[in-house]
Amino acid sequence: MDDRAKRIVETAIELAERDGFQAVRLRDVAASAQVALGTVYKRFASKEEILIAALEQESEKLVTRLGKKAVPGDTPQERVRAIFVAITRGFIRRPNLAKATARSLASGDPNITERVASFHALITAVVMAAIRGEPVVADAEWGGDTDERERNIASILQNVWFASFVGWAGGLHDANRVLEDVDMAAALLFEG
Amino acid sequence: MDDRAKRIVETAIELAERDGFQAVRLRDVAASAQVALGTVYKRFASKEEILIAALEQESEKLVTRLGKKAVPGDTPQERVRAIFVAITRGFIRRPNLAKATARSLASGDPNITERVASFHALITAVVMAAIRGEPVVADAEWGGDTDERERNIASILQNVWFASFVGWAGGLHDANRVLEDVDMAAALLFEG
DNA sequence: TTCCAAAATAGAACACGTTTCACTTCTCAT
DNA sequence: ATGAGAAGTGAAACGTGTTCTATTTTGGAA
Repeated sequence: MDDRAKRIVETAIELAERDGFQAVRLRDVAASAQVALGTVYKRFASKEEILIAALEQESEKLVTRLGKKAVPGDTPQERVRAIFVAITRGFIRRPNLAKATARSLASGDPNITERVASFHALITAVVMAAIRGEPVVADAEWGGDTDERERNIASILQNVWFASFVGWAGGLHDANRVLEDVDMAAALLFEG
Repeated sequence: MDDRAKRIVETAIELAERDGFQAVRLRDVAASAQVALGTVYKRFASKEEILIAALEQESEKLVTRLGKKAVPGDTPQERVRAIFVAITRGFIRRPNLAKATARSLASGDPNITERVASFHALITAVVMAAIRGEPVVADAEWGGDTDERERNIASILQNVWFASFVGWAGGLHDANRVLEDVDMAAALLFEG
């Protein structure tokens, strides 16, 4: 990502964090990033794409932070809880930004399909690492040595988290509920 | 819902079904429903609200249809599979409409929060009924006699379905994957 | 029947995402 | 150093969701 693109994303993050999705007006982004509107569109296909880039950047930071020390907890269930607490906290620390990115994630914009898939895959990979008690690494290779059942559980938990996160972003419930939902699912999935 | 509102929703459904969310242009909706644009906005706060109304109408029909006969299957898991097959088929029969409503469901528009919550509650209730092998009824009362564990499983399955459905709507994967995800979750949740 | 308040209408106007265009400024191979 | 093409710029313009206004129609109370 070149200089201008970085400025654009940085500015979008600031605006989203301050006042949410609708406050990320591309004319303002361009002005604030000291770039012409056309330049914004030379870098990004749409507003949603800018916010997904922001999400990717924040996710990367989050995963880096998570990788700093081992996921605490003696059982898969405890580690899953710990990792989702960390992920969810990481997002809701800046609620408006989180809601804006949630909106983009769920928008269905075809431009960003692959990146949305990558995000889901990233969360699933992090959860799998937590289940196994392995360190969380950003660029994990998931070869043939993955246990099918663990992968399935991770995928389910990721789906539950995502649905509940989107629910939080839409005002359906508060952030604790997101963790409760994931916890409940983990409890039921790991008891068997 | 008065006459005009019905025509508006009906028109929106037709347009969404034919060409998707972006084809539901409110000027066209108004013209086609033989109503002024201002009248559309007297009835509905936003485009998303119209599509949610469409979703509610379709959901109602779906639940009515589901209630016609008992959910087939001898075990909770089989019945859950059957009910999600029916729900998912019901939606993807008209893919563009389904995607348009999925987009509204996940939009985070504060205007529609309660209705989104109702939709989730409806699906959860239907799933609970299927788990218990009870008839699916539209206006079920969920009093104190509900089993906590069943309710939790239904809620998890609903979340998994929703996340995967939104994924389908966003082009992440095809419709079969939605059923596979739910199946997988049901298998793991019911084995314990 | 007459009258009035509520509802509906036509259409202009506004905001913002997105596209387009004519022009200027880089960049770098020759 | 120079010239061509790539990249950037500023501004206009377009589409569509949303709002606003002035006018007309409607439906029920008197």
